[in-house]
Amino acid sequence: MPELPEVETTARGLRGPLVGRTVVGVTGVDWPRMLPNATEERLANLVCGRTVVAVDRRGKYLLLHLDGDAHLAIHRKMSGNLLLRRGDDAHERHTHLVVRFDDGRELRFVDPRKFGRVYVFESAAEMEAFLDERLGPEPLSELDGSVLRARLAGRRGRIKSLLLDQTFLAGVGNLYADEVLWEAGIHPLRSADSLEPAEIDRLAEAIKHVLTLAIERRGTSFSDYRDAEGLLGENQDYLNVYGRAAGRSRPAQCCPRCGTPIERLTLGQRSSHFCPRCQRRGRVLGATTRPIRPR
DNA sequence: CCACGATCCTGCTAGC
DNA sequence: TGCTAGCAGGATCGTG
Repeated sequence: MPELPEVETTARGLRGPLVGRTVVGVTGVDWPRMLPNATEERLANLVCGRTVVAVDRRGKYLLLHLDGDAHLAIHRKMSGNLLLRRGDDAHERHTHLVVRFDDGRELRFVDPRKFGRVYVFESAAEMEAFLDERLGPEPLSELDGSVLRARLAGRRGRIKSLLLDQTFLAGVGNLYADEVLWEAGIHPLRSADSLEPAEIDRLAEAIKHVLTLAIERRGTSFSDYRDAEGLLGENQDYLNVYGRAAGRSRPAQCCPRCGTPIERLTLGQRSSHFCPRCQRRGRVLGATTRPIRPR
């Protein structure tokens, strides 16, 4: 569920409260698979007594850096939420990890579908190697038109599949890929080698623009996503294509730019939403990137 | 390199 | 009301 804007929002929400706090306990691990490279005991031994020195994000991973070169990388996958609560607050269902801090607060990993994972590292270098193996460049700090053109050179796959490939570009998932392609006027099935340089430039700008706006709106709460305080984001009120195709008992909503009904297709077992007029296959759209407007 | 399917899980909803 | 099929924002692995 959470993509780059949601993880970034969570990181910002946790940074102030957690930096400088010391871990006093780790409990509640009821699902061993969520710790692929550790046990609750090893995790507790590594982090108890250590102080949080930074909260960061890389791709869709939330990073907790502790003193003594201990590090956690948390991936929420589809349904995970990281909630900061007081120790005496009511316990959420589907909580699979609780990290207690010296001010009485707790970081709770709540994840109904149990896809989420917490990775434990005993050095920054070890964590960097793990992340570098899995993640391409950061869209907001390492991407522009020329970087994207270079990365697309020689690639023949569908552009949306590439946007979803975390080793190609970090942080973009199904929802934002659809929104980005709509913004840039590019059909999700277009092959990478069919894109004109001007289209790639527009795509790079759309990626940064869509993600930046979504962060300002504190993420998209399409269904499960909550921030560190358990609050909803606002970006779901500004989606242009995602979730707007005809449903089983709902008519399609219209493209905010041209009024054409939004359509849906299946690509790699994921649904893709697009405007058949603004995002034509095999045709170059005139460059008119307009600001996203609320519905 | 690329496409596709299966897999890991639970909750929700549409439709019968 | 109850049941069931299908679907969900992710990532990995195996096959062709």
